[in-house]
Amino acid sequence: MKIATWNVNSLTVRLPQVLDWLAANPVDVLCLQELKLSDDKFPLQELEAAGYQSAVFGQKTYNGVAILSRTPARNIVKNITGFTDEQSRVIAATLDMPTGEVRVVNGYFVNGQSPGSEKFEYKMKWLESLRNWLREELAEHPNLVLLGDFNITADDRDTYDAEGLRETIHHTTEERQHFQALVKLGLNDAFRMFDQPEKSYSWWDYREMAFRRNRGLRIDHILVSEALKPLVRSCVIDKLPRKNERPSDHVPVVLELDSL
DNA sequence: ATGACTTCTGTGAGAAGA
Repeated sequence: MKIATWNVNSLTVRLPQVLDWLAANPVDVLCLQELKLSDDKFPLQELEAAGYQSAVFGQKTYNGVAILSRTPARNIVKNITGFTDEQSRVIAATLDMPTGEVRVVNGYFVNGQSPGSEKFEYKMKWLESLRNWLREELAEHPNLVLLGDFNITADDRDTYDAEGLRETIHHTTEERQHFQALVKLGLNDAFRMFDQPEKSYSWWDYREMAFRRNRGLRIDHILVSEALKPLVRSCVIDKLPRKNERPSDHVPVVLELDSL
């Protein structure tokens, strides 16, 4: 089975590109972030016509996440249990596959603006709450995938300028410690389980021809639990949609699992 | 270089993203 993540930066603008991508990449599950629309504006019918059901946690203007799947999602949880949040950033669901079930946790992690800001403090509290909740989710669901826009580079390989951007947002020691704390829960960075091209990124700024110059960051991640780790067949970044007209600044990351 | 580009709201110009 295949599970993918894509920050679409407005589903209103990007729906045609999402439908095109799904036609070319008929994954079992597609997790979206930054819908930037309320639930009543979500294009349920269009996606259903493409063969996908949707579990949606929208928000007007900002944030918003959804899980699209070929089979029904059940046991849907919105946001981090035990953490009060005005912003729609997490949706989790269980998907039944022919040989078992998988728990999918889709997150649009806090950006954090800059170290020391109030938004950075919110990011730190959000990450700690996420970890504490995931510990419980993992105990209940051994087959778990955590994926989405983490807004964190895991290490220096994930940035086009490790020296110049050291300790700036997405690159701070504190953020990377949070990432490693998630790994320590038994969540493996699927992308790094394989040899990958150097300078592989999932996001490029719209400005300064950043994509053409490959000045990007790898901040969209797929982490798999210990039980799923032996089943991971591949994890790849699909850069193609960044060449579209009016592209999202992020591109999809796709995980392939055996037997599920 | 407190920029650059894109989205949102709402119909201006500013906020937010990363």
